[in-house]
Amino acid sequence: MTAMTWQAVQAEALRRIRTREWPPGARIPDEEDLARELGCARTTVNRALRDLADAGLLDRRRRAGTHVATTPVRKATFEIPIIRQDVEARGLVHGYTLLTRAMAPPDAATCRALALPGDVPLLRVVALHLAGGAPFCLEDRWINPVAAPGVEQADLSVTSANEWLVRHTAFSGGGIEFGAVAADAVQAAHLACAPGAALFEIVRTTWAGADPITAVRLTYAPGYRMKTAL
Amino acid sequence: MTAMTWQAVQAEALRRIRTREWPPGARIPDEEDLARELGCARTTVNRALRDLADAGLLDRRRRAGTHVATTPVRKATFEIPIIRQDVEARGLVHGYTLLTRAMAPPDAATCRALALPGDVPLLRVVALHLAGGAPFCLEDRWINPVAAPGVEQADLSVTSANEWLVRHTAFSGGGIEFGAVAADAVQAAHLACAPGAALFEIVRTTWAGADPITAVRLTYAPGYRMKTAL
DNA sequence: CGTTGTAATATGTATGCACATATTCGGGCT
DNA sequence: AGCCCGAATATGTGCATACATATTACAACG
Repeated sequence: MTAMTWQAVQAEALRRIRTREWPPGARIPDEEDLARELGCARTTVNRALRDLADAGLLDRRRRAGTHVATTPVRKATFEIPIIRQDVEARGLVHGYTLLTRAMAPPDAATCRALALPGDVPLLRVVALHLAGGAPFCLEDRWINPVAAPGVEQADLSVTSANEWLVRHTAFSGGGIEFGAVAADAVQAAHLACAPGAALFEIVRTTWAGADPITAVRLTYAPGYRMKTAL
Repeated sequence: MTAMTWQAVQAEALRRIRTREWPPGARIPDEEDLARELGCARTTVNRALRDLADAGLLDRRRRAGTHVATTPVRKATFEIPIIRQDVEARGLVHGYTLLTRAMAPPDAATCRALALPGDVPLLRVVALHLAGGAPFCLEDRWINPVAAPGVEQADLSVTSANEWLVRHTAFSGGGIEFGAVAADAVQAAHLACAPGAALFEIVRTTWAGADPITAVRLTYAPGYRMKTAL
């Protein structure tokens, strides 16, 4: 009778939530009762419900019990694709062209994003990713050579800057932002679209403790959409 | 010496990954060894490493052991805000205006998204969300009255359509998409921007089993960005 | 020489138990 | 009435153990 896995318990709980047998806001039976009812150990129930609470479907508080969340969808997890994989997953050939590579003082937005004074020169790398020969994504990256020693000597025309950094720097955290921007002249030229076209943009920053490593702005060709299932 | 919680084990593992004591791709000690080394039970190590694997930092395979992922950041979880909460979290007053509410056959994109034939009329609800009096987000929603019985009688000028659906329908899954679009005339008028301006857009669909419930397109005023930490 | 079966191995999961911790409830005191 | 404190309660966590399962390595076999 060990047929009750935590997945089965979770599936049953999910069913009761979705069929509104346990309506939004309601308090559900406590772990011990559920364990008895479903014929398994309390730890198994705990595992099942804990995951549902992590997903935002349940609210659990000690002594107060477990309640069905009133706002069912609160979190979504996105796969942040490596561009090459993203392209290849579409059945297209990935291409990569290094456009710019120079030391320069960062622009104001990058300074803010990386919490750096404007007079420290950073390595700027601009590259274009192609999918099946067509422009796919423009990558505009600033790298802090202090946090990434050796990057000034690296050959980034073969290894992409992303791969080099993954292999050579210690990463401890960062941030990611999504937004929409109008194509400027440079973006329009490289992405083969009209200036002013609406482009999907991802900005990522990564840090090693308190030291900024890199900030990258990915601007996708028109029509790009990022999807996930709920 | 029972001070070793699973959080502590996880923190230690994270430290070793980030300091490259365990470099990308390397195989790490198995659970039993780690448990012995850190002075805790194998189940505690399992709990700690399982969560890291869920987050994409580790690859675990039976018999093959646990390896540090070579692509450190693969997933990001976003809080999908209820618009009212999103606005209020910015310290602004939320406003809501119902603009349109009518039965109509859906457009081609909505038909595709909901896998419906084009001749079934749906309830279309268009509303504008305000933040501190300024346009914030345009909500363009199609509701399948078959999957949401009673919605045709609901007063959606007080209760938002989202709240009504959360309370009255059984949800089983869905999808979400992010993208960028150029403002059309209607969007420009309501969001107080120029036609053609780059707008951030979220499209969400929800289902009850095989039946589509609703598709909603949220178009945000220029400048909106969605952020999360890694 | 490839193929297939089998044993070894690392992770995955269930269980019973004990204790920790947060939160609520209610009683008793002022 | 209001406040404080202890008891009750539900979840959170750790441990030892046992067994399940996927995967690899390797040896036997045709």
